[in-house]
Amino acid sequence: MKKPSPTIRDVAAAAGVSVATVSKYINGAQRFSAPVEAKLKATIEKLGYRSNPLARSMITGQTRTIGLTILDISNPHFTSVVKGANRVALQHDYTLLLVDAEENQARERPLIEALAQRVDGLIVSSRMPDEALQWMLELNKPVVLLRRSQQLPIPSVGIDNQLATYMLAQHLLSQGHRRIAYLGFGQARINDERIRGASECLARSGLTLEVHDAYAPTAQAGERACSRVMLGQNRPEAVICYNDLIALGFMKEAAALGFRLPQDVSVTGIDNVPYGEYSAPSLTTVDIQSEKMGELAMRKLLDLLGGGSDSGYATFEPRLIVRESTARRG
Amino acid sequence: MKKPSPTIRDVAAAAGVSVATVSKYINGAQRFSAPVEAKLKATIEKLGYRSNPLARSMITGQTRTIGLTILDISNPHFTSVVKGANRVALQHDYTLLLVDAEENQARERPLIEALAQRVDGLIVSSRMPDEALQWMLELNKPVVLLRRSQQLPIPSVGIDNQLATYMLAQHLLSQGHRRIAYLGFGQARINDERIRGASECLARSGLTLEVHDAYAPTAQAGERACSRVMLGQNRPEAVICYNDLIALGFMKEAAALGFRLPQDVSVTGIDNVPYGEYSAPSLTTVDIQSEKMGELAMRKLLDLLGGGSDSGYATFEPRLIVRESTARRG
DNA sequence: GTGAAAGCGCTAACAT
DNA sequence: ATGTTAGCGCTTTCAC
Repeated sequence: MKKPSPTIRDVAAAAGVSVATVSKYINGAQRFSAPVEAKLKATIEKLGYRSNPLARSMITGQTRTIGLTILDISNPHFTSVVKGANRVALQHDYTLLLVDAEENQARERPLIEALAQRVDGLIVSSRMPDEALQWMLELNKPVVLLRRSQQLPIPSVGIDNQLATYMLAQHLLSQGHRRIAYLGFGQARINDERIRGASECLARSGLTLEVHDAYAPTAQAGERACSRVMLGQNRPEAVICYNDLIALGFMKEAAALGFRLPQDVSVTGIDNVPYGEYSAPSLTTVDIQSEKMGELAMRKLLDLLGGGSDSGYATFEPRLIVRESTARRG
Repeated sequence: MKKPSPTIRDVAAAAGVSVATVSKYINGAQRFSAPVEAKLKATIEKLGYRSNPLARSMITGQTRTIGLTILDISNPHFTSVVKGANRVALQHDYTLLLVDAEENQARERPLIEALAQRVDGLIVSSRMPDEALQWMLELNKPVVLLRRSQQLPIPSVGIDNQLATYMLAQHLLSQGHRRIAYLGFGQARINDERIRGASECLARSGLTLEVHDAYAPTAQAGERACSRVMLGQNRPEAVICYNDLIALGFMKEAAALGFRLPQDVSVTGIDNVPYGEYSAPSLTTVDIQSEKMGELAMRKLLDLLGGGSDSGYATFEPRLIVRESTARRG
């Protein structure tokens, strides 16, 4: 059943050359005399020899694998990140070692530490505070963070969160809305930035942002939070949600509660997930180029691996996508 | 910068024992005298020693890694599969080596062959015909297929596709529809089964299924196909789509073309992706338990790795989910 | 309970 | 252009 695979030594013996020659041949390290090359090619073919990547890695210290840890693959934002990262990795003959931490903070660190030993570099999305990320520097492996790291010298990619919500607030103000609420996700590191952006924009018009929390970055959480926001005191005319999933859930529940969308309440998300286009009403959101983020993160990492130097924090420009979930007041 | 990690020899030397003892200690292979155990624990801690998984793998022949190749991570069905597989893998201390082949058939085989060398086993989703899957048997690694394999002795998990579309057709018939179309994806291996299920159901009422093709399993493809289906001759009263994404796109475009949904046309998908709940109208579909599929595939594979024997083809029961995209005729 | 020694399959000097 | 040799970091007999 389990016939042992031929080793480089088997090939060498069968072809009547040394193992070094075989090694050089499969690595295309040099040119060979015609007879040797032909013989080698034939024997490798005949034996069905495939070089053992583990043994090679042990010597070269390269695994041609990149570790990618994300918070939740079900979130279309992360799905896109993975997609982008995978594409670039494949182009450069790297493979992804994926870990979905399932929003479980406790697991993250051990998981990443174990992962670090099996890869050439890591792309990490984490909810841990910057201070708790110190240990990543001791991984001895290049890391690219999927969010801005303020204090740590770790290259990272992200978007300008403050600008994103500023844009949304501006858009809603221009539609005549005054009572604007934010339905956030306090656990996210970037939640504060998003609050700040919207708050600042409203402040310029002498208005205040009413802040709520959804406790999870999911559609279910958005549904659950809806009645609390819409049927509490001081009902908002417009709601900026932490992300598209929360917004989608919020809209569904709002409709179920009898509100007309967007007449009774305007709703926005952030991320521009593909399904915002197909919701009822279609979702006004901010595109953050998730897939490009994945691509860039991978490119930065490969650059680091190739001896490039830390390229710092890269940021994508957020772009407002206006659809049907926001409308003029009244 | 790049201080070399301590090896097992460093630990042995520092602790004044042999490498064999250290090896046994980290593998918890036996009991030790108190002083040795204490010394070892202290030294490992002090040196920050971590066993090198590559070196270990080379000897044991186990990588504790499972290769997972899918057709497109952007498709929520596959996202869920990955989610489920990842969860079970993590529970058993395995990690996923993920490859998104991006619906590119040509890449698949070399990608999988390369992957096979770096993992203990594989879970594969492929569009290649069964006959072209022969080589997988020569991988010398256990494989679980994410669809039924009729001819090959490869364990697999999937759903009863014929039943799924039979159910949908039955549902539409019971609503009084007579002109029913199928908007499929001919490249998929399972497309024929789905056609057969619906056809058979209609045949019992003396009706014929009109078959169209969307040429891709995506929402965009669904949009593109819509006018062809709806504005050609013999306009259907109901459309069964190959999957939810196509259905979502189809519905959006149908609305854009001026059709009222579901009054003018009933639409169904298959997969029960999370976003079918948030579309307008919400999508009638068939739940195929994508996440459970991923979990089961992984469980089967781990079972195989643990010496279990080929458990054949496992199938999930499809379940009809009726929402608002289908309604009585008229 | 602990250690010495023989590799796992391969690459990387360094010969020739 | 090809061969010899010395390991990479670890596990695994098999002694003691």
